[in-house]
Amino acid sequence: MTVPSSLHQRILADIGQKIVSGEWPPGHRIPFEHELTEQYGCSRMTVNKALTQLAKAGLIERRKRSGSFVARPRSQAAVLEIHDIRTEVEALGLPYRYSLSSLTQRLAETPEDATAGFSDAVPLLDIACRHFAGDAPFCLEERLISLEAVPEAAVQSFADTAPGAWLISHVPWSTAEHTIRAVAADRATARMLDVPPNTACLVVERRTWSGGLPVTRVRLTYPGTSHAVVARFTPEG
Amino acid sequence: MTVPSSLHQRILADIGQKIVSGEWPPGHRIPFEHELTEQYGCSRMTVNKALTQLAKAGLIERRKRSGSFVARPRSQAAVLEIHDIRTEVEALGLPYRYSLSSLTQRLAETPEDATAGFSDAVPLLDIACRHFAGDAPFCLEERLISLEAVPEAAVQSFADTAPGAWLISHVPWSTAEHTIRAVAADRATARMLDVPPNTACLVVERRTWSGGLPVTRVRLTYPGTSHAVVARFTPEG
DNA sequence: CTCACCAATATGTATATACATAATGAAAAG
DNA sequence: CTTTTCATTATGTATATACATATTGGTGAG
Repeated sequence: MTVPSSLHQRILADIGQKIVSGEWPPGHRIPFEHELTEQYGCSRMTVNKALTQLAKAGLIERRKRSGSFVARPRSQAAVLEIHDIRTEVEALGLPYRYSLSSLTQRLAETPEDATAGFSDAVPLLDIACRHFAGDAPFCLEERLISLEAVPEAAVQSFADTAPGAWLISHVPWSTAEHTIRAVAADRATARMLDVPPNTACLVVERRTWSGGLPVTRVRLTYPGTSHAVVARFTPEG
Repeated sequence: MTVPSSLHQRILADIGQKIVSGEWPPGHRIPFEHELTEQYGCSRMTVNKALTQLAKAGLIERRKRSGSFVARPRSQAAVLEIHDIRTEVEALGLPYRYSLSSLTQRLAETPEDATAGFSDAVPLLDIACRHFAGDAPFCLEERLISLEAVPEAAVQSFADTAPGAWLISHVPWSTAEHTIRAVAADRATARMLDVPPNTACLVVERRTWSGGLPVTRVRLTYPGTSHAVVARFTPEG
């Protein structure tokens, strides 16, 4: 969190904060430029600079004559193209099925929890579930959700909705860190994914923050060469 | 390549082009704002907008009283944090060694060449080499370089300098696409990496373009769990 | 000769203004 | 009742101007 040194940066940070915190949900109309002009006691060029930047970052969407609106979160896919798993499976023309394996509520305490970014004694949701493409397991998901950051998650059963999909529509924006590596499937993982032990698997670990607070850590294990992560970027953005 | 609809976008594209093409090498001084103002017959605010954007994209560096300069390319690491391999190895406190395995010049013709983005009959440099950490192979590199995009590469021996390091200092900026997957090492790969066959390996494939032209396709194979790719991003950028 | 100070300079930010453009909603014409 | 037209409105781009800020290079006091 850098201290905004200039006015347009402060406006940008203020509005960004409201969006990230969920105070202004997706679809919410941002005040018009002339309203912000009045609110901050500055010229239109200054608020325009802030809003233009927010639009380029994908946080807001601007429409002439209508105003500016909080953008629907496009998941982290926009930057690191990891799609929502349902979308991904359906893009392959296969029927998608989701299945919850376990869900427990506990306090952060293990060294792994600390590595994941959760401070000691933070209440956590510990979830294991699977995503299927047709009859075959497509991906194993092991997820921790901080109930400090997302208290509403405590009352969700996640029996029918995958936690990823639910979070995407409840945490509009965040900082994200991806770690991707290859591992040989251990006995338990192999059984869950229905592949021989020692099969090469792609493990994608994603940690996300919202407003400086860690929100969730998810480990996605994809069997064999069935999956690739693609990231594309251009200087212009 | 989108057609610049506004003046500041055209200025941005013009300068970006000069940098990407290498016409303005790293360290080269961009014309002062007042010079560009004159050249384009516009106000300083307009050129300032273009230069500010170029600076945020990391293409140029701005210094008060001195002017603006073409930035030293920081590799793609800035966005997808894949470091230069030498740096990566040395960060582990291990001695780095590079070794060229094969280098041939040929024309693009195989379906794989086409998949990599190289049109038929484009002259290519086909390179295989290895990066060592201490005595152990750290990573296997298989690279194609388009001699159409980088003709200077034809006279390089790459006996002592890894093609990646050489390219980074000769192609300042580009669009890049990363594909990351897990594979089991085949017999040949296993031998090159000095690991048992079927070891899970992380394969990072990177394709880069410069001014719309494909420049290089590199496949980096890391053995076992020795390596992870980390990508981090924040909305602000 | 050294150091403190100052003027010149290029970028950084902000203002007031102007006209262009796209989309909305309502009034007018068929 | 439908379609066309038009004024309204919010954003998009650009200008001329102003002052702030950081840095370079030189100048003068000690």
